[in-house]
Amino acid sequence: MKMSSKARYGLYVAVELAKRYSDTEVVSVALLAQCTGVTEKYLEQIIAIMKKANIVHAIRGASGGYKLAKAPQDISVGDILRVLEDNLQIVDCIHKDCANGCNCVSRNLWVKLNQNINSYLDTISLQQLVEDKL
Amino acid sequence: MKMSSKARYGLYVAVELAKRYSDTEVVSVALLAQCTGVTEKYLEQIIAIMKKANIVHAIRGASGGYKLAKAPQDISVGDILRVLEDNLQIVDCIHKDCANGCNCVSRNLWVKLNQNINSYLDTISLQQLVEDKL
DNA sequence: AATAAATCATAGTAAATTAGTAGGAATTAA
DNA sequence: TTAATTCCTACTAATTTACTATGATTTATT
Repeated sequence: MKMSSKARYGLYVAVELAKRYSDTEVVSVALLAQCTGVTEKYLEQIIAIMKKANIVHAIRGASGGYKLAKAPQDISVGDILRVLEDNLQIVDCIHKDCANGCNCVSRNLWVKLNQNINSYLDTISLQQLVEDKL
Repeated sequence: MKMSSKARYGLYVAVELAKRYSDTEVVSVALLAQCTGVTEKYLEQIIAIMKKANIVHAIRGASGGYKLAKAPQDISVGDILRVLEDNLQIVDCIHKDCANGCNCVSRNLWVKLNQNINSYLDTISLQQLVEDKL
């Protein structure tokens, strides 16, 4: 039940982009790598997922880079972690039917726990996180 | 961010023991394996952890077996999952200090999320789970 | 037009973790 | 004495995670 480093790093990136949020400026992977201590190549892969999910926008070419697709107050931590962490599903059977001997009182527990986690993470915006107002 | 099968199976075992809770009777691994669909040998290892954590008691020898150490209403799901799932810590830095470039606004998030998960799971007793009253 | 700075795409690999399997010793009721 | 059971621990196979590596594509700048 560990958060993957992929999801952690993705959140770090989002935090750095939130700190530098502006309509005009973008931030390069090189800088993000420096801030987060993660290699550029690995961050590229992680950011690609976030881009596909429309959390960040990219500008290609020289002096290109990334920026948040929306304002930090309009992106929740849940939005970010869900795309990087298999929809935050703590067990696979949550969205499958598990006829194969699945203990269904337990399944109900997983469903509720997942709702709990998601709704908590959805209450926290990137803005809040950056301002450390949890 | 998946719950391990170790923790899931352990909870299944606890549920089965709760269903059969009695002062006198014990349940063998053979039966638990049958109910849960997990091999006896693997369950033995999982139950050993639960025994060490004083969640179950064992009676050795012929006609021996396992029973819950306390009544189902006095054991929370959190009690069980914490011993099987590395204290339910979703990131390692929660109880370490992370001088090494750790982004601390994120760390605060993990701490809060962990509290959230733990306090939810602590509100649910095995009894409630068995009665499907979540 | 050339160059350099950047993103984009994808294949491969090493490390770590998880999920078991296996064999047999110790204990105890019948 | 036997059979049923828990206990102990070493090993292994499978999966997942966490990267590394290579190079193509795009675009601002000179």
